[in-house]
Amino acid sequence: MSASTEPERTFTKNASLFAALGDETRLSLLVQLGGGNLCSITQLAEGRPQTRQAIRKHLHVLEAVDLVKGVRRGRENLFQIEPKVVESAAQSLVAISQQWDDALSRLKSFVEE
Amino acid sequence: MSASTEPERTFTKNASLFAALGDETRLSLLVQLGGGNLCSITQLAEGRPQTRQAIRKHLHVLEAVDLVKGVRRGRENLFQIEPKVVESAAQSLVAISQQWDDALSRLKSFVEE
DNA sequence: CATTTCCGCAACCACTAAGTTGCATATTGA
DNA sequence: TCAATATGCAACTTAGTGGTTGCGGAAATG
Repeated sequence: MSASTEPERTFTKNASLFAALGDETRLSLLVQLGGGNLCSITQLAEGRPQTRQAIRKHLHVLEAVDLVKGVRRGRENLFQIEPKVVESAAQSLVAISQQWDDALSRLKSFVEE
Repeated sequence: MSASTEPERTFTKNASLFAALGDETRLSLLVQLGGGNLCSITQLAEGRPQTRQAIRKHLHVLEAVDLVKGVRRGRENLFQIEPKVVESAAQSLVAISQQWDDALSRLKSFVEE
């Protein structure tokens, strides 16, 4: 019944999503996957300073919030991006910033610096 | 000279920003401040299960990425929102999702499931 | 001036997260 | 079948984070 009237629900629901985005390695992995190729774990770990297992853990985090999806093909696990979730996160942030635009307008009405 | 041609720089630069957003308490604080009022630390901690000092730590995190700003007035420290940073974060995410839209199109051209 | 209120700093604790090493398992290919 | 490749799982170390308590200082209030 109340869809867009309860922003708090949405925000706290997105906390784990933002947390997943809040790591340089994971962001970099997403950028690499954003190139448009299916990448195996070994491929994704190739140029990086971390171990394959470390990269796999990061992929687990990204999988948990549905930012990426791994598909088993033969002996390798190919990862790809799940763009819908990112879009929803972006829209959440846009909603937040718009709400704060309103807040700022209200603030300026009071303060008028 | 290269503004939008290096998305990686922007993404990794925003990692700490996303990390700051990746906590329910901090998101909730931002929502509360989004209401449009200047709030003291004690006020912000009032209805919450955590201590004032815990809330203050969260405010430190939000301050470090310029999501909020604290202004000392008398004996109290009044916090307000800094909406520009949130907008830039939102735009980063929008850029990411658009890049991944392209990536998905390219993927579908190959796979055609 | 004494009291209350609001805050800041520091020490400390528990839990999580990032990263590692080691080993076992499954698939590919000669 | 045997070797190489790609992965998965588990234990462990280390560092960071969220949270607490305790105390001291500065400002408002009587």
